[in-house]
Amino acid sequence: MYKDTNCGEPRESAVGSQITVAGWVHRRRDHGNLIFIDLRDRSGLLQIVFNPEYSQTAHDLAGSLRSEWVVQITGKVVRRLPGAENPDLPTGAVELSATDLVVLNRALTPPFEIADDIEVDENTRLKYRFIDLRRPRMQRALKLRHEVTHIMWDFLTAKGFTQVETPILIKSTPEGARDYVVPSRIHPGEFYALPQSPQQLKQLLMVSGLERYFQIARCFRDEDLRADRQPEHTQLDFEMSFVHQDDVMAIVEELYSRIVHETVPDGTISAPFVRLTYAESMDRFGTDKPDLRFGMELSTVTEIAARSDARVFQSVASSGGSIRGFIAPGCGNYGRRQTDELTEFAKQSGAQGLVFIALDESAESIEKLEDDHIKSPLKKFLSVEIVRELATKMGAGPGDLMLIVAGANRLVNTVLSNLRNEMARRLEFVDEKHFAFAWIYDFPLFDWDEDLKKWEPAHHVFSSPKPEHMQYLDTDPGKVLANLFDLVCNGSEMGSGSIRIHDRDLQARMFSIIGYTEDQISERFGQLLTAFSYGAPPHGGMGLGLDRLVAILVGEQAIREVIAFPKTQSAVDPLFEAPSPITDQQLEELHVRVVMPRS
RNA sequence: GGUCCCGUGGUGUAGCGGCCUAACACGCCUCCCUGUCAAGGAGGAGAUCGGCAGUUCAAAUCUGCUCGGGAUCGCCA
Repeated sequence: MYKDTNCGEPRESAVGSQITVAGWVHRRRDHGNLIFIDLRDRSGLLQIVFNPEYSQTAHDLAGSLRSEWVVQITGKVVRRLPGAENPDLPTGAVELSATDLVVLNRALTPPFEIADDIEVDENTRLKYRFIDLRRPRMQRALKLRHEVTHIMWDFLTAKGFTQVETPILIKSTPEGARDYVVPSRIHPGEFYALPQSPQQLKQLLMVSGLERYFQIARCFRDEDLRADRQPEHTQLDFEMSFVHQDDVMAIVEELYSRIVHETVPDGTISAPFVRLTYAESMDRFGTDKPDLRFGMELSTVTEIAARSDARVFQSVASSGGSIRGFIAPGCGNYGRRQTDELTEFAKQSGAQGLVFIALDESAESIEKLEDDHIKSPLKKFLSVEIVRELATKMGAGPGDLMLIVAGANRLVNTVLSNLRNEMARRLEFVDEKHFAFAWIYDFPLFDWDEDLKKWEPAHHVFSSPKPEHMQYLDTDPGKVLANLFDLVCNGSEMGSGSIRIHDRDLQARMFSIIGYTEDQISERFGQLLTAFSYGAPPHGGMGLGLDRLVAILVGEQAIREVIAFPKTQSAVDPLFEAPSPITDQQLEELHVRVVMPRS
């Protein structure tokens, strides 16, 4: 070994011992006859002193050290001079008085500083990711990520789960997200696909009698990227046989509680996890992934607003849309600039506009609300009576700001749920150390696709309908709820699960409801249906996003921050410069011809 | 596919028609310095302002296109 001690380890108890450390020169402070080095390794920082009285040669060499050089240093741990301790450093009571210095490798000046508080262009960071990852914050994220998967392995192993690796080269199924595709050399004109999830494979493992399977699985989707979406992401994929929905939830609840407690000791968690039906979540929050760390729940005021003289309200109500809103408490004094910002924000989410009604705090109560107390761009269309009714319905009081959006149901929900999160951010309602986990369940089995004029599976085709809704399967598919549930936390979807269909005929019926022909069914799902004919147990499971979980635990918005080598928004890896063209010879071997798009 | 924001020495920013021969901080280089820890002091090097085209007597600054990064809607079973 090049070292017998890690930089972050020495404490007062080590004073007097001779140690050898190795690491990177974090900073050098050269006082001429006395040189200080902060030496960094994965464990932290240790101050090294080069004093010519102890070693002239080491001191001479130390003068030439530069940032990020890799060095090995031997010396004696000494107590720092009184008053020279550094309380900000865990090793701050001691320092290493160097007797030997070996330069293991020199380094170019890094393109950016190795520090947590830097703000460097992300492309530069990714291009030099190997340096970016030297930052303590990044190391913390990677280590925490490891800790999380370690807990998952431990926990699930103890619960009788078996980890199975499923193939990365599988068959393309054109529904859902776009597949990443790999050409076959051996079979000209044929392609593998990278899995979007090991869904069918794990269901087959249930038929195989494994009963409890899990995998930290890489999943691939060729869709546009976002802060929380990468072309490849990792999920905890698991499946269990002979279970009901509650059994699946219970396992996850125990596991995730443990993960939070062990990785974020000062974090708080809502236990048991909140449970909301999909319908209730949409009604109260306008989204199926509500942030439950704060209130500001939505109200529906279509009927009241439609009785006002405002034409926007009347026309939306008569065309079957909805008028909904929520209260921003204490924001009745918002000025033009603030309301403009919010309007702009709402428009970004697709709203035509945003209606404000501010109630002056001088009003004694809603009952005693006077015309003077009301401020709104729509004021001349709103009678005091209507405003009183609205305020009562929405729960507004003097000094509050009512935010109202009118439009198509879905749009109104999108806008208001985004706006609700934005207001919480502005009003600092968000507790960063609280993890508000919730189960959203009773999702509909199908969504109506207006463009294609057909039913689409709300999550995926393998989820089972609730038994009591089976009767509507053919007559009114939109009415059928599924044994389908999402785990959400702080406004993010953490994963999705369901009790699957294990009956061959029912699964085949599902495929035909969403419009697959017999040929398509046997071509794409033949193996699953066949397997179901050979004794498939009732089963269910989940896919839980690891990247998002770790991001939430470390308080990052973008999952790029918790992925060692992520891609940019255009799906490029700036470090390796992937994707890239391949040689003509490779193309020929793969029987692939490239047709560039006309520009 | 759409919308919005950003692009100036190595890094982060300022400048937003002529005062720019581009400013500041950090970093870098040289020298000085025995107690610093974002060390300090003195001096120095380094950018033609993402690219192209245009408007103008004059462009980092205005316009168009384009490239790159980010956010977001669509999309993501």
